[in-house]
Amino acid sequence: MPAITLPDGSVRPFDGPVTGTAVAEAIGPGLARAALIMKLDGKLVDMSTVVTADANIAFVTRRDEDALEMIRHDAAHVLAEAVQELFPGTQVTIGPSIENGFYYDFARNDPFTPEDFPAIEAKMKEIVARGAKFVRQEMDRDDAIAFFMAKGEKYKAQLIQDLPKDQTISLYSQGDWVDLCRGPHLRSTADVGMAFKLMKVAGAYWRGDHRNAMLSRIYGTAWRDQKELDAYLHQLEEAERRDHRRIGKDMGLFHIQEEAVGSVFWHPKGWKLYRTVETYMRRRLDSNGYQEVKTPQLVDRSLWEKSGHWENYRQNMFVAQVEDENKFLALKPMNCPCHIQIFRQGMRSYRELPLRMAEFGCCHRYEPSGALHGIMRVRQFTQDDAHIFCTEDQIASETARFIELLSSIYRDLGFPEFRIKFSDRPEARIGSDAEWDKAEGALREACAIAGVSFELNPGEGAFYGPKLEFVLRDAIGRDWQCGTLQVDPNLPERLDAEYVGEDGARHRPIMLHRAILGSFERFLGILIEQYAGRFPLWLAPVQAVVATIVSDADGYAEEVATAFRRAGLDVRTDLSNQKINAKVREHSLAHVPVLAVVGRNEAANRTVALRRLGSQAQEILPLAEAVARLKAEATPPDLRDAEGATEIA
RNA sequence: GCCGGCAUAGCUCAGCGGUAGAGCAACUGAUUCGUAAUCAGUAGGUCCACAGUUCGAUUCUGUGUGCCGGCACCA
Repeated sequence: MPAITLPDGSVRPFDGPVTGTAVAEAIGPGLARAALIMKLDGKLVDMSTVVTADANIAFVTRRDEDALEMIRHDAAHVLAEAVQELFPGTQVTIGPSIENGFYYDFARNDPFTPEDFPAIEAKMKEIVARGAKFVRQEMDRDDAIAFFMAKGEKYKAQLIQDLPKDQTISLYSQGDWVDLCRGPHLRSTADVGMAFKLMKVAGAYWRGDHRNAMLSRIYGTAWRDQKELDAYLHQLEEAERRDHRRIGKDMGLFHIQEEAVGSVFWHPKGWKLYRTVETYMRRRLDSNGYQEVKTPQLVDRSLWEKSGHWENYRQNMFVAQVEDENKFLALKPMNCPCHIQIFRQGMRSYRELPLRMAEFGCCHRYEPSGALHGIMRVRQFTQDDAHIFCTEDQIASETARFIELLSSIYRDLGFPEFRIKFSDRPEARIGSDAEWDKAEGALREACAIAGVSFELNPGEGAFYGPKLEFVLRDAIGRDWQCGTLQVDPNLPERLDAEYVGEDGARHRPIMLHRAILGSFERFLGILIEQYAGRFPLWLAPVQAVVATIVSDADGYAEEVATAFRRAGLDVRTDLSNQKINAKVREHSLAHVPVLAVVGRNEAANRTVALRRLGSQAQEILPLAEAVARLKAEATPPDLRDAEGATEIA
């Protein structure tokens, strides 16, 4: 006698076991038509699921967010059926829903190409139009394996083989086509709708392991209706316009060329941006108790042998050989061993701890060719690196302090939101469980003190200690690790760093590796995308252009530019023989934040007409006032008389 | 590194088995104009590199390099 409680609190009794479909029908024909799937005591299940006991049920319709994921999951099934109909002999593997869409991995000798899409999409639409019901069937494990083996689906058989012994094996069929699937599903393929599109093909390793076979993956996007799909496609186009590689070229910020793959040629404007951020960072570090150092680029192999890098990281290192001497030097892939060399000079006391040693350290890493991406992933990059030498007891407070500094800097640079991932102990690790407990506990405590939450990234810590990763998102939704903090008791041990404690004995310090931007290259790439090249005045490489309307104003324009320049602004003049319309357009496209227009009127009255990027309004101000205003606005956030400038004591 | 795609003027791109074209930018001249394109003219290319097929290759084939999208990697 199940009594069904609905979201509005009302209760409906039923005489006996009842399917979700029947419950929906009992409530009303409209709901019965709209209900795609139901939430049974909070868990999504098929509409055909039989309810035998008292339960809470909520029906999910196309309007609900939950419907999206189901539509995408089912679209993956429809894709798989379409592919197998069109390309017999193709084996299916897995096909989940993902952010914005779905994918399906197929095993096939000839990988798919985008040219196959029109046919596959047409077939998918045909399958959706057929509207075959999704039917769930449970099968005995061995039967299921035999079933898929008989169909030549070795990957599916393998999947079942590896499922836990006690797990129910369920299959879903849509017409004649059957797939191994945990479910749940919508009612029929018709519920997928037509608002989907195949996006790209890609190779992907079976089970994400590069030792396995390469499968052919097809990515698609799917939405609740055409309007949503169109909006998404439009958003993608917009995102492409923000691409830092596009903007870097258009604004003349940097370039990369074949002779120096993975290394950036910074042009004057790009370097100006770089220097503005670097100068800002240096001020923040200086006022936060860091000591800046500079260490060598080329370091003898012997140090890398001691640090362990020669053994474990060599395939990523650029090695230089000196002709006259039988020596190998390596370009440093990281700064830590060098910083320990400075720490080791002389005798250190516990009174010096925590000792915060910072370097804008240029590192080289031979990254895999396929990993390179614009200036976001390069082979030569400069980290805003620092190492905090401290005691075990200082880890939590130093980490909390670091998170606060990082948050303040991200906020200043236009990233009020960011994600934190907490990577804890991996399988392969050194150190005792007690030591790991302590280090992980300290990072947790630090997050609590700083008032930030994190997502757990289980087992992803370094072999020597746990870490926090601070993640920012680029224009098209890819996540990039920027900031990081890692607890490391290992390297001080290997490179013999020590200090004299309060007790007069020698102790090993803990080393906290930390970076806020991560690397200038990556961070600037994200910064460019964040602002789409329309930087706030203090960051903009060219801050203002003084443009004339008539050549009679040339002299005054120079005067205005000089006044701006004296106020510390990077200003250009545009005295060219063009209409003001053309000048406005040109400098707007170049993302210059302030356009100061001067014509006969301004010259006569000693005023300027200011026009802001993105606005059509103009403001006529006396020259002195314009200078004062822009100067104030161009002041970096940490130097303004606001609360944001307060430093941690 | 692996799978797929791409490589033509500074940029965005078209094109073809008979050694190349547009728009924008650049340059020259005219125009002095009030807030997102003034007009006219000129110049600009080893069609990524190497090898092969061919009477002839920028075009077809192969190899390499680089880039793009994923995957793997990311101390």
